[in-house]
Amino acid sequence: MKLWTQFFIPTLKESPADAEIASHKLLVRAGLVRKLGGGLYTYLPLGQRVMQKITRICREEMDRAGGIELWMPHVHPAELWEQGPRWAAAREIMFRADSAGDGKRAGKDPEFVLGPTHEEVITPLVKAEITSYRDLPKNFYQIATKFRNEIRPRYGLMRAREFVMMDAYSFDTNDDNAVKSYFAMKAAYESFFRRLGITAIAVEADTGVMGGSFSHEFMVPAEVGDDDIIYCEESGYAANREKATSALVPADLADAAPAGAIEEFATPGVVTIAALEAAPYAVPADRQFKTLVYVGDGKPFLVVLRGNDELEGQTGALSFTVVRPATAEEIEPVLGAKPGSLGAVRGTIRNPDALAGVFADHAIRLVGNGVTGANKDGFHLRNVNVTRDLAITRFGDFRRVRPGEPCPKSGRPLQSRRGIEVGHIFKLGTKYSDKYGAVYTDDQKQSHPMVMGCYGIGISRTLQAIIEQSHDADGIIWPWHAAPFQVLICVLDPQLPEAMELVTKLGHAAEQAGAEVLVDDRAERPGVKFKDADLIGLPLRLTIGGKGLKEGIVELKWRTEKEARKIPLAEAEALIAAEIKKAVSGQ
RNA sequence: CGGGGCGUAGCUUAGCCUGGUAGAGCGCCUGGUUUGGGACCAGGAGGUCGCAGGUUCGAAUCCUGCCGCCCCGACCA
Repeated sequence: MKLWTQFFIPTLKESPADAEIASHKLLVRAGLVRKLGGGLYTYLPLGQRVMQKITRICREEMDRAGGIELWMPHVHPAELWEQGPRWAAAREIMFRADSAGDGKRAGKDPEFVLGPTHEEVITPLVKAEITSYRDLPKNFYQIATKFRNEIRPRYGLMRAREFVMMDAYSFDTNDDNAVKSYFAMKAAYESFFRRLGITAIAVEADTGVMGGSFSHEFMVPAEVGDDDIIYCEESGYAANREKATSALVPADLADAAPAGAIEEFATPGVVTIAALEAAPYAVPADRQFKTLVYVGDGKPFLVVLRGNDELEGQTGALSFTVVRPATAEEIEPVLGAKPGSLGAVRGTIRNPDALAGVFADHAIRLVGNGVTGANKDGFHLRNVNVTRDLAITRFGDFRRVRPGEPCPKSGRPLQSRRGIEVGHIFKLGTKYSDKYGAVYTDDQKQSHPMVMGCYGIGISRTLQAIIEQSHDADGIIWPWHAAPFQVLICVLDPQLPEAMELVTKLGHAAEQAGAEVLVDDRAERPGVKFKDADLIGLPLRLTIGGKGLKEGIVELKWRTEKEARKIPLAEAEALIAAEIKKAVSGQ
């Protein structure tokens, strides 16, 4: 039992000016966190208790799924990352920890970095320590602070520079076993979120800079989420928009036959899809080939889309580490024209050998014969045929899927909604084990790279996602197992000895039944206490007041319910215990 | 890093355009009256007006630079 007056719960009547979304406001108003700087937060006692709840459940689920807990340093030698496969991409978000003292010894390159994640630490460890198939599989995890210099921290704990994450790394002898490890973790994640009392759905996701073969994100549906989820209720298909595909292009679509010889025509001043759609050219956007130039790891490449399609995010399907749009200065020497007149027609590209490839979205096959830039300023080509004329290295999914397009599984229209990414699992393959030489010897004395998976849960982000998903106009509504305390005893007259005696009695009964109890013993008016009770949102509230004592009752009220129940003092202990036991066991 | 907005007491803010004693509400302290959904009265403490320079007799207010924060975009758990 904890007395409010001997604890520290600084609640606020007004929302801080820098909080935009409900969960962020409530985090601060309910006294869970305070901001130190952009993306940096102190967890106040109440917030810290929730963190411990989430952490404990996470640990239990990881252990149950065969995870082995360890602890890795947060300060990493930069050299370790330099040897890894993604130094170039990762250093953008890594804090440097160069040297101590006045910084005069600091070099141009960091000596140390703060760990944003730990593949670069765990893989060399496993390489050194595990060499036999007899010691596999293994799945190591830790629950620890991560550091990422997010370009734009946002929404409180939602995207912070310093945050708490559970990160796990699995090592298997072969692909089949790695898939088993992957799905064991997926099940553990589902159990974790279910126990916390929030809805998190697994969606197919892009592997991004992490690399690897496939991946799922766990999304908490919320309007304020950073991600778009594309889903189909009928088939259960769900994917991050970056990864989503649709059945827009029928599997049996025949290649279009050429419509005639390519003709060049003058389009002075026309540098946009829209301008080409307008008179006098009148070429609909979906009859145009759009040619985009990007630079992947220093080498330019082309992406060809329909004129009315958009490139989706980065090009996770391609195996570049760092991708950025090409500048006009880079484009002209390679293609022969400025942006606006570009195309991928064979023979028109000035320096095709400079290109790392020409990647085309499947949907351009729907165009069949269309119009594209001539790689000659002020000119376009018509009757360009996909198969005959375009110099395509390979096809892929590069376009952004739009809601309403047919589901790849059911063919029904896809829907879209926003979500908060609270967890991510990747089947990595051998990207890191190859790089660091993490190999084992099998029973035939053969050496093989270990097949890895990696897994993350944003613990601190989950805290906020719970609030975002579970609150009302008055405050937070904690699910039982995430709550900092489960029971709040509101003593309206703490100066009455008989009131405090009853608090002790009921408090013990509640604790015996498995609840943690907070007692509001402040000398405040009832209104203040009730407002704060709703704000901090503990699941069960017991109200003890002078009036009730005279009547011989206490009040029991669930945060989720509107009305309080009056229960006779004689039955109070037993009834409270019964209610709590129900809640502990999951209603 | 591009675009937009904002920095005044612990919190929410007025004042800035049009330069002239820095104001309110909440919170805090003291006393009193109250006490079942953010009470009232009286008194009180608390402010380098983000920082630095400039213009001016005089700057929270005008100008310049810097810093910080928030929002939108590209990235992430």
